[in-house]
Amino acid sequence: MQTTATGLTQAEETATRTDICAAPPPRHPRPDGQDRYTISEVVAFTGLTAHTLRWYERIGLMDHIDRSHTGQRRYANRDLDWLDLVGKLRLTGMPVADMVRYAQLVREGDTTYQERHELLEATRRDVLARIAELHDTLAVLDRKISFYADAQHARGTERTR
Amino acid sequence: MQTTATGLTQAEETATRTDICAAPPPRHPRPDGQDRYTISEVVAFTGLTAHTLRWYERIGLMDHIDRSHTGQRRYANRDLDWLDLVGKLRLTGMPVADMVRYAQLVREGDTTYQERHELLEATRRDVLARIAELHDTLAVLDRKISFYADAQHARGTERTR
DNA sequence: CGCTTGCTTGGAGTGCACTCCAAGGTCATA
DNA sequence: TATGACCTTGGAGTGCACTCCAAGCAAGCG
Repeated sequence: MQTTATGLTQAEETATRTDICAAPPPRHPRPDGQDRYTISEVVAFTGLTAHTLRWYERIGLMDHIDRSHTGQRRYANRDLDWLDLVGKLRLTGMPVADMVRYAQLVREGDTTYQERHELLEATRRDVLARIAELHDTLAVLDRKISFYADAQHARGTERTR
Repeated sequence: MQTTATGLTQAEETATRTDICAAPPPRHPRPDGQDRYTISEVVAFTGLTAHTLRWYERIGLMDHIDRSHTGQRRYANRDLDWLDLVGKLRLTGMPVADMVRYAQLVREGDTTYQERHELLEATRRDVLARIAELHDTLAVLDRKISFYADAQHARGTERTR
């Protein structure tokens, strides 16, 4: 129980790939109490608002969260792992509805491995495409930036944007 | 007149930096008629809707576009260049309001070079950060994908997301 | 001339992803 | 035990970036 899809903790997952800047320490040090966090602890941990956390639950983007005897939410480490994944997927621009779809597949159990696999592959392709677009954009920015840097004291007469 | 900030055409700009995949041909071959395109030509060229093009003009994201003697819009090549830049900035997640700000700076003339330079530098930093985030996300995706690939026929018992 | 297609406008509507509210119950500390 | 910070709910509201609408003008063609 309580493993991620890869059986690694989030900290381990983060530390593994080190493309471009030497791996930063996991920037979400866990509250690490007794695996039953209040909503405000999760707010501090994730940077999401309490509103958003409740909303995620309502729309089925999260399982129903454990409750204390009086009905208050108590989040577990695996909920934090899930929120971490959701945060990453959000960065890719994936619509919330698609993430809900993925969450449903997870709830449906082992029979949906194939479909989950395909969904992740498609997302991966999207991410690669978006990275390529951003590199393209970066090239344009660099070009304009160097123009403005050059022009700082030698102002040309050309029409410039 | 009619040069971009760098004095290069869009095609030249696109072809210069070749990071990751060998430079594709400029994917927006210009209508290349007489530098006076109708709105529907620009729609075909940019992929934006006519609604959006008019809206961009209304909010000040574009200069007032030239009109025919009957009042219809006639876009020039430099408008297409501008739309190309806007499209790139949009990909970075820059809010429309910020792009409007940049457009205003351009209209205000040479005295705003410094500010434009800073705005572009800040955008550049954002893009780099976003690329780094996406690499991070890619690592997570690859990890999960390989899990699902492995598990395809040998289903483990662990709780999996 | 009539028809179709395309363009014009201001203003209203849409979809997404939150974001907040009111009214009330709970928890920790003095 | 009292006080104040925290948590609960359904439903309504917000901000962004479009997106569409109705009513009407204009151009090209048989």
